[in-house]
Amino acid sequence: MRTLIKSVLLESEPRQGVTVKGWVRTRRDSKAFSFLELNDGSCLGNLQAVVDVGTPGWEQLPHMTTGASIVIEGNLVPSPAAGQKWELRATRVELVGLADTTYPLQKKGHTTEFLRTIAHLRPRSNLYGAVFRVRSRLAYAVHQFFQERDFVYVHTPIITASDCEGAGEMFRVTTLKGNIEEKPETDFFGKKAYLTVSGQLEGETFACALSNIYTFGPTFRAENSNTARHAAEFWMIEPEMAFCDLQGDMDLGEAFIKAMAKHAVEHCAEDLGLFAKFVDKELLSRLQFVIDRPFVRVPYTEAVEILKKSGHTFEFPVEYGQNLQSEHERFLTERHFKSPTTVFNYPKEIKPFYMRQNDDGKTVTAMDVLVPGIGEVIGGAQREERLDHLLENMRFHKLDPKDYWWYVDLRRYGSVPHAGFGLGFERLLMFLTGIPNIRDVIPFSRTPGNADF
RNA sequence: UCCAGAGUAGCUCAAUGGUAGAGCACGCGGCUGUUAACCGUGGGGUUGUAGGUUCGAGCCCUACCUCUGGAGCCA
Repeated sequence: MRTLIKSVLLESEPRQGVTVKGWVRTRRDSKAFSFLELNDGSCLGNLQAVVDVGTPGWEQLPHMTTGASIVIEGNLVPSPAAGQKWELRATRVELVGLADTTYPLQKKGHTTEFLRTIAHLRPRSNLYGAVFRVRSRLAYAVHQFFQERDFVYVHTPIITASDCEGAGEMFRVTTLKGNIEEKPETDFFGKKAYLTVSGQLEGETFACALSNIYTFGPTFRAENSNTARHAAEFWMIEPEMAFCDLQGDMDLGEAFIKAMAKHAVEHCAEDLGLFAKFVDKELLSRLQFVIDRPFVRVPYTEAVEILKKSGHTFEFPVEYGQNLQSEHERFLTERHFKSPTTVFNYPKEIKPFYMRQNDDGKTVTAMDVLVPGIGEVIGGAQREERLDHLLENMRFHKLDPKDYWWYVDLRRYGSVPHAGFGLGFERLLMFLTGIPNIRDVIPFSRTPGNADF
């Protein structure tokens, strides 16, 4: 029976009759025996096997090159040499699949740019193996976090006919041929349909029934964004809470990010160690800081004052009523507060129609969580639950309430204060791993002009 | 989409406008309880694409393509 290398390496006693299966990372030959290092993706570490001349299957050894898949049976013994605790004394080796000399992965370092061009093989590298193990583990942690707090997981639709959700350009979904603008009523859904840019509006309907809900699924933006932080397809987490205000929303966002950092530190230590060594030297101390210290919270108006009084010259001037530029966000998180920072109560002009208006008449209950190095990782708000205010906001933003009749209905029937946020899973992963490019934390990235694999 | 920078061997990079090179990888030989092994040796190129300038272009000019960094949009 096959044993994963992860559990082999964790053994506390020598063991007879161990079978491992995986891919050769490197082989070093001696006259009387060979060292084979095997990796099966179950963990970062390799298992070193020692294959004596004459071991059954030994004649295939020349073909067991980097990248080849093999099976090794043997006895687990303490390694006499430095570098590893255990090694496997092979009693039988078997070649399963060849990897000829064109195998592109080498034993030495590759750039992430090159590895992106071989996205089908890059999970076999140390870096990407670690990234995708962490991704999997944190996806689990997301569900654990919400389920433990009695949030209900809701599958909001991928295809939507909500015309302008205000979150960006949308991908059109159609079965029409020729001019797809001409007769949308003859299209598959009888109207124009798109890939979702957010499950929030649908999520609100479920929060106004099941109290606390969350979504966790793919989201699509057709923006022509070409940055290290944007992808056309990404995974978003959107909690929504009934009977909750902005304060509770900010509390949840902060607790969530802290919980994810804690989970990563506690369950992905080996992989994080790789990132700390090769990607981001500050990673572990930053994660500890995030776990230990409360986030800074500052109203938008105050943030603007801080930036204006900073004496720092910005490329774009700081002005009340304008969105904070990347350089402004970076100044706040990286130089002024040196901490994750939640900015809240933004001017209503620069925020969407569904955000709740404050009593000052000028601001809405929006909140963005900004983190050093990445910028916005959470965008959220307390929603406008008052029917008259919502309709007024829609007029202000030049939207037709008829297009949102079911959303408006929520304010007609048992309306409640409620709040939620959207969090980009990949941006969270970037923050927790130190990986600086979003294309390197998603298995097969979709960006403008690129949908290979 | 805008502003910079880059594109030379499988990979990472050199090369005053004058015969395209190194390290690693790969092949072969040797050595060794090895650890990104080591020593010797060999093969490997339409210099991103298309034009142009020049006696001569990897190098200069133009256009396009791709990638990287920054910006905008956002998560």
